[in-house]
Amino acid sequence: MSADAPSHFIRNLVSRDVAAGKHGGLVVTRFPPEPNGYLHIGHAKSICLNFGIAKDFGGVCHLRFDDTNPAKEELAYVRAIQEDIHWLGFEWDSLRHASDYFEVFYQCARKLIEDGKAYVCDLNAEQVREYRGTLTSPGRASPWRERSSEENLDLFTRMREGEFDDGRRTLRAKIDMASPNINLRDPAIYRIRKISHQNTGNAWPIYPMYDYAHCISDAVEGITHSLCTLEFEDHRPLYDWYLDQLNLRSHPELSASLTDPQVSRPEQTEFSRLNLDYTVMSKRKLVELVQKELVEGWDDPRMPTLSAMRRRGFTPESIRMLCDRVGVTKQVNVIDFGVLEGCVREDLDKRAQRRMAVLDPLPVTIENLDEGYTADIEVSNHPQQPELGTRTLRHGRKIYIERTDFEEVPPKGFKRLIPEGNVRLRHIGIVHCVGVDKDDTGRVTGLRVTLYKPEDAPKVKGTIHWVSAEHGQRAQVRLYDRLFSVANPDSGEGSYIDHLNPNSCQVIDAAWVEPAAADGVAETRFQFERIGYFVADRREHEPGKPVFNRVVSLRDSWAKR
RNA sequence: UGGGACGUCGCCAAGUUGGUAAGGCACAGGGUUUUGAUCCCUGCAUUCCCAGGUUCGAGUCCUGGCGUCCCAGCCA
Repeated sequence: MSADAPSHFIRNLVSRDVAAGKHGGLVVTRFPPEPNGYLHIGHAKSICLNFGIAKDFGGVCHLRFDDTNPAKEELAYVRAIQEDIHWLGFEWDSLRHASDYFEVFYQCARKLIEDGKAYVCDLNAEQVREYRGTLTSPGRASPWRERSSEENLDLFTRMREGEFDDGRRTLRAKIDMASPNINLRDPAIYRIRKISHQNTGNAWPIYPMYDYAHCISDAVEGITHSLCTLEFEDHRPLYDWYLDQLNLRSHPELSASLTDPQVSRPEQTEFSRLNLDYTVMSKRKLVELVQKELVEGWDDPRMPTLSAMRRRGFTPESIRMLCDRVGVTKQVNVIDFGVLEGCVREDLDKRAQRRMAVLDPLPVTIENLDEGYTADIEVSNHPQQPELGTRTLRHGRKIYIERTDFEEVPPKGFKRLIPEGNVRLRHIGIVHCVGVDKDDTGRVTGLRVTLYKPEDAPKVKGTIHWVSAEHGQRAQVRLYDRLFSVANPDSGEGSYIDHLNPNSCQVIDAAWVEPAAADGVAETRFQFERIGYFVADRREHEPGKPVFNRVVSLRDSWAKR
């Protein structure tokens, strides 16, 4: 186990199992996404947990697509999911699909029927609902519950042959219609769906249900620790019931269709999912945001999906740091958005090279420099990390500074430029403001300053950034903010959509950046000094047409006042 | 008394067989600083959902309450 791996109840449990020689001392986990949407930050927690546990105990972790419902699943999603996992920094030991085991599921179902543990039910969906009872009252037995094994086998075979229409019949487990756990009231095992499957085409007119397929998939892959989220706690008795009835290890014929099954008796353990405030995490809602075009797609930088966070400029390290930081427990939790922001700031502060950019340019003329004057300044790319090298900063008589760095009537404590005041221009030196130019409306249109000789320069409190008017490049900069304007968009009255933050994306078309920023390749991250961390947009940034996304602002104890 | 789970600082979260409340984030002060950034110090739960009980001693054990979340798809 790696030394810095945070300890938590699942790690402790696995550790005890290994020490006790359970599962032959093996650790095999899996990350089992359904390919019906993009992965989000919540999945990252599960990915870090499953791959992390395997790695730390010398085990393996599979990526398994839980593709048992072709009505909702698409190949495009399976590709995106693989890309996101790789980007996050993980590699699966083998790639699986639940659909690889369709024949095993089928053989297992026949055994259940032969053993009198499953039956074909002719009730329709609505009738099943009526027979199921309620949370506080028991259900009633289906009229088809006592069919003979022979009849069930015949009917199930014909279901598999495609003889019946969609929804006409189901195969159900025969457990207990009076169970206080609704999952045990004769749950469906197979339903009829004549839909083409992205992996198996039209080979199957029937598809297995999650509870049934998942535990068998785990067992047949040799999974030792099946980790999932809290909402499956109630399903664990069913998970165990199927595996106990089937006893796959004593019945190798059931998995004979597989070349090298490593049959285990897995155990499910549940943990709480990751929730972040100011966003939504349910796949249904994320799909809705995309389909209703409330965002610009799955990778819109405001989305909590991994591909969006990548585009926004988050690093894989920062996301893994968040997962470490929030821990693994069974407590329902909502993490402050600020924790995520803190993680990227910490990571990017360490590694992002510094550049200068001006978002709202105010022209400044340095009057005691000649027309055509040019200076080259060699500056460090990172104040604390000289190994990140240097670059040359060029400027002449005219530069741009940030409009907010000048105030005619400064508030108390203002450390930047004021009329007749002094300020340091980062890397250039100290200047004195000698003139303020305005238009008819009184708006400041430019400043005139003079540069002190280093030996004559007075002490100043403030340093401001700038970009050379002659050498800088125009850039588009997008300032992103949280997608929703309330901490919990799901609570309270109305739809979560009513709480979308109208100011979640501000596009600045006429920002200025120094050449050494504009020239970076897409996905290069910089700190624009005194502003924040930015990334060259993965899709739209190109040399000569720079486009930057703000990952996160710098902490600003001045703005906070 | 439908079933399942969870309740330790504003948000997370450690708390081994009962021995006298880790840490992170946030926040508040102070220092360094050619980024009002970073970094560095300091402070931040006499108290563990509540009430009883056992004990020399309880967040940890017992009893009884209270609160929150999940479950009635032929979704996962």
